[in-house]
Amino acid sequence: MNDEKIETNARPVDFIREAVEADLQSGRFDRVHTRFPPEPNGYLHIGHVKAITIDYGIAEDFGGLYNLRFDDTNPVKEDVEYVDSIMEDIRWLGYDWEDRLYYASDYFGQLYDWAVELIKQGKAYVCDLSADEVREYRGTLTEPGTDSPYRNRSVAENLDLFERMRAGEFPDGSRTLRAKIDMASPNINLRDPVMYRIIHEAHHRTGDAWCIYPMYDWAHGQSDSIEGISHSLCDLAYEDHRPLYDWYLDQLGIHHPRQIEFARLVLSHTVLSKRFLRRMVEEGLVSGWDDPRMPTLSGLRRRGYTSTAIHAFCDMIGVAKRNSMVDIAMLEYCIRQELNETAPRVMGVLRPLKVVIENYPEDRVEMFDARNNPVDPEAGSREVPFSRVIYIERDDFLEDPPKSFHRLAPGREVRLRYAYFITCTGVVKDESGEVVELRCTYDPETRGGSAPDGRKVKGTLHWVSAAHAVPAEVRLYDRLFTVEDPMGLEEGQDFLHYLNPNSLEVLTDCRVEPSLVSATVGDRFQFERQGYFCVDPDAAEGWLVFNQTVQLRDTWAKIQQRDA
RNA sequence: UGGGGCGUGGCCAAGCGGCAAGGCGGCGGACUUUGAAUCCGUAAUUCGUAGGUUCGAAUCCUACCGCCCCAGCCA
Repeated sequence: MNDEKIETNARPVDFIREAVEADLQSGRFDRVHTRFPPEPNGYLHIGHVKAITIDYGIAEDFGGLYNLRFDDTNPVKEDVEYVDSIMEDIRWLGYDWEDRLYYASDYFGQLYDWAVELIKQGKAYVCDLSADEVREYRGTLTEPGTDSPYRNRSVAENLDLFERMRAGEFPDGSRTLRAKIDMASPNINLRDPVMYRIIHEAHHRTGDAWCIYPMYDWAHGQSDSIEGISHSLCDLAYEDHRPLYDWYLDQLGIHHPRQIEFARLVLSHTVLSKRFLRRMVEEGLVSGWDDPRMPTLSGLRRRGYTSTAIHAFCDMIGVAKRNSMVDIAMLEYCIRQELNETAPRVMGVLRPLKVVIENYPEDRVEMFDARNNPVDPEAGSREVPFSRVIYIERDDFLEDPPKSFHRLAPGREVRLRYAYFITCTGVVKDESGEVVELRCTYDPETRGGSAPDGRKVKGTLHWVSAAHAVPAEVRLYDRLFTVEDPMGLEEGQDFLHYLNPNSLEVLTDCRVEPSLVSATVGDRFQFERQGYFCVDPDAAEGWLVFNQTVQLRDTWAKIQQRDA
């Protein structure tokens, strides 16, 4: 009687995949072909990754193809620097567009011919209105627009004028080519939208072959059509543009892809807008597009994020039409989860506090076997040197601790990971009263970290042998903004108002275990009890520089906060 | 007051008329030589609100409320 349904648990389902499936079923399309159409005017950020994984992921799921197409229709904003970085980022994500790399600018000739065709059909005209006048004639959200006085020029005149626009006879802004649709449409996009504007500016690919450039709406659908795209997936912002997308394709009678819109990613505590990210770069608020605090792919990569973690994140957030804000904690969870499995463990002291173990022989050095990764037996182990003088983390000692503090304090005993139990017997302070050194004793019976008499200690500390440790620089990062939604601005406020002044902390007096001398740029580690770190490109021969990718979850910090 | 969308626990998100998945976060506990990881347990008598249809609704209908987007010769 209890015939439970069998979970097929196949690919993730969402409304777009359902629609695509239905289109295949109904025969509207017999294959799936998508595209990712970035404008080369900035670096890709995590929000773009969501779009890419939808575009490309769906093509893969349905055994289809996907293209990379640069939407380079505005020479004043675009640059090759960006096309290079975009390709690098997409490849890093693991996608291969093979030979299907295109540029909207490849289609300028075809687009021009189609525009001529629309003019001949009486569906497009050259308009002499200035930008301001166009705006006035457009009407408002509640009032219809009024026809341009140039709306009814003859086909011959339009053809002549358009030809001369192209030939460069007119200055920027003096004329446009407009589609003749409906100035009274409740959808403002249909009130005779501009198809071409005059821009006397060299284009990064076509040079000065053109001085008229197509608008997004005129270029996009036709480009999709030329490439045989089946499903043109985009941001909710383009929902209002779909009628126009459809209109152009219908007038031309060419292959007609289906546009489907989804909600773009909004991530808490950061900003995902090329415009604002560029501003932070230009104003020097961050070190560049690849600053590890940036939500750009190059920033995340430098920070130590892996592409698999980013993919896991995209799977986790889903695809829907609801405007939502994803908690950045989800992203952090994804990278922790992966690094927990893969990152070798290592000991590194960020803020060193000297500890002298008084009953440990002056010249003795022992090697302790340390597991490289407790969750991965295959990872093996390494040796870590121990001696009389060591460094521990300043935060691991409190002179007058609360009972909930499981670490070192006068008279308390803790375990040094993989080494011995030590007990704090004395505190050395400087003139200002600051603790500069601890005196301790160790119990030789606890070698390896456990006591033969079975006594327990609550705390286990990481440490490093003073004589053997290697100095390093560590860069700690925090959220770029102090509030969840930096864009949720108060009246007259700038989003930079919410910039977190403490998003970067550079520690130059760190000490890490000697096994790290051979670490190279990009290597990732877990500094036990602290977090995940990777070697930054700034590292040089003899000087290690680590970026904190993400902290370990910190229950103690939570307890402190709660009790504070 | 035009048009287009969207409203399910703190945050994402399934659900497609038959009796509210899952994940993140939180909380409680177990375990622990990382206060990590792991492991259990835990929260919507309720799906924006109000009506209606139905034996039965988050799912259908109506009205209302709220939020987002659109008046670039940006994309």
